[in-house]
Amino acid sequence: MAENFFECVYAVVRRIPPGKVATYKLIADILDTRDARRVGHALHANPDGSRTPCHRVVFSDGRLAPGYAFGGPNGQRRKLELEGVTFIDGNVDLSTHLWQPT
DNA sequence: CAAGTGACAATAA
DNA sequence: TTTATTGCCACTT
Repeated sequence: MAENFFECVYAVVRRIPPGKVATYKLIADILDTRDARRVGHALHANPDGSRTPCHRVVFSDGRLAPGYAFGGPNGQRRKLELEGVTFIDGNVDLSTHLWQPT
């Protein structure tokens, strides 16, 4: 385990393959915690997206972050679509693209 | 040190 | 089904 919780979050997020998405709750569960908020804070504290694809992390409902994330509410959706993720009514199709820890 | 805030989630109304 | 409230835990002021 990483010394910092944030590092651990980044590591998990980087583990998500293209075309897949993870939820804050899922990552929290992997890190043996129940606080999804911590995960969210970690991604927000993330230095830059080049290192950690935060755009692959969504709400448990398949909803994206409040909007001001990633330089545009549409930005994330476009990125995910480019990776092969499908959207339903503006939400990520978790039933199809939810990443499962191996 | 205490209170407030927040890229969340679950439950109640 | 949507909206409101509560809980969890860390970070900031």
